[in-house]
Amino acid sequence: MMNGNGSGEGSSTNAVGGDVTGGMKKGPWTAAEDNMLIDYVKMNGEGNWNAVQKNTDLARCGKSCRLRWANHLRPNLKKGSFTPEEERIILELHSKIGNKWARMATQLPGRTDNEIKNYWNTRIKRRQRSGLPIYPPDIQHRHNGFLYNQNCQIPLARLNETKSQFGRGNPLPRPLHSNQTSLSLLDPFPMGLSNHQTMAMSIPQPNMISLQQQQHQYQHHVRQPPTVFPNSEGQSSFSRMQHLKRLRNDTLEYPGIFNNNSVSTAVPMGVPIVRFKPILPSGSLMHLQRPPQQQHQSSHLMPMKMELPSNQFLPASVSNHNSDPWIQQANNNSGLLEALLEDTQVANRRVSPEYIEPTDEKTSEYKKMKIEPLEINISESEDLSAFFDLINETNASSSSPSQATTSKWVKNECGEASGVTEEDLIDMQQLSSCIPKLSLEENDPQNWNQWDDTSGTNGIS
DNA sequence: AAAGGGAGCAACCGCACATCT
DNA sequence: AAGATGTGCGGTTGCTCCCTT
Repeated sequence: MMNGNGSGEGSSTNAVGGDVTGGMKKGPWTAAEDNMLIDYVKMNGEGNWNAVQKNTDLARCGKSCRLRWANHLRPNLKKGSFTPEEERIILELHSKIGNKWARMATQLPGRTDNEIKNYWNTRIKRRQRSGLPIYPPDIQHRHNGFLYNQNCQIPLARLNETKSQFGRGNPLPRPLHSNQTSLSLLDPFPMGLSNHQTMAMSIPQPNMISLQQQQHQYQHHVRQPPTVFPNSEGQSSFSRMQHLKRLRNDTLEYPGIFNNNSVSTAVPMGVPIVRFKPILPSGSLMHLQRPPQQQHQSSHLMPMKMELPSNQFLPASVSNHNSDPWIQQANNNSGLLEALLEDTQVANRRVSPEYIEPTDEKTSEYKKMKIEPLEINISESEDLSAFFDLINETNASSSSPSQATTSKWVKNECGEASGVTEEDLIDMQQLSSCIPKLSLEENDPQNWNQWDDTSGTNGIS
């Protein structure tokens, strides 16, 4: 594939040697080609890569030139294997932002997205083959419930596609089944959900976390923290606080959302309706709702496909034997729907309680709902650790974290204040009070070293 | 020494987005 | 507004090297 080998019609030899197909050479770059490209960039600067082929004898397409320059010829490129510190950064970043190689590369001077991607892919293969978790325990536990999984990624393009389809108040494909029973996503085994389903909602895939770790989580009833997804747009702390403010203030109406006969104007399947309480009681941040008429139709509250899409699976009892057409539909859904679920998990939705109080058996009372994405956006340059420090302090003291800790989190990377008000801080404190304390042992770098000590191989070869 | 297989790496491909015309 | 062009990104492929048998 890559080399072309001149097997295509019209192969010939170009000015610098090598095989040419369709007028463009493919395959490995020669030193002569590199020199030509370097000279061109020196003269004309980066960019306008398609002009390279026009203005030089280089028979390479613009994309190829850009890639060669960016990955190999550009100055200040760091070659050689990744240092332990770089590896650590990659792990942290991947746990936060997933397969965003280019964004990771911006945090690793001298490293290219391609390098990071190759590193990650080989690492993933190695660890999965060994049956080892991808992330070290401290990262694993810190981000429990919303770690990115190599096999659970959806392309950003699909996310965007989903957003463009459903993100502007367009009619959504199917109604949310709700229930008067409130389910806390923070409860390890919410009422009405099997343990398996619960775990599927909140923890990564088995190929990502070792079975032992999952068992550990089962046995110790680890509570999952509220979803705190990083934002792909890298919003500032100020933006985060704007989101927090909107938890209180905003209204976004979804008319006809629980209309009995309508499947055209509703929240997509699987989207949890979140009842946000101004004063957050510990451990009950989110509540799933299902209309009363659904309660008797299925032993399952709703088609729970809350985990990240792709490679996802439902328990056999759900996926194979459930007669609920919604669930069957869910099992046969397209990748787009899975992407939608991912999207909606990233952007947790809330419903103002005053709009979802079911007053009778009919669903017309749901006709007016307020739904607002509950997003806490953390850019890759803003370390989540500060936020988790805040959580720890809150839990440790059983009271509000200090203003210093809080301010640490809301400051931007330049250390400047982000226009955060006292009101914002209160919001943060309320949020942090809902998140369980992190084990210091799990954050011990020594544990990390131990974790990464793969038997037979020392992590990176 | 030769063959087989895995790891690492470089490069291509397809898609999406932004900008230009 | 629509098409063309340029650029960036993530996924994938296939070659080369090296180790093991």
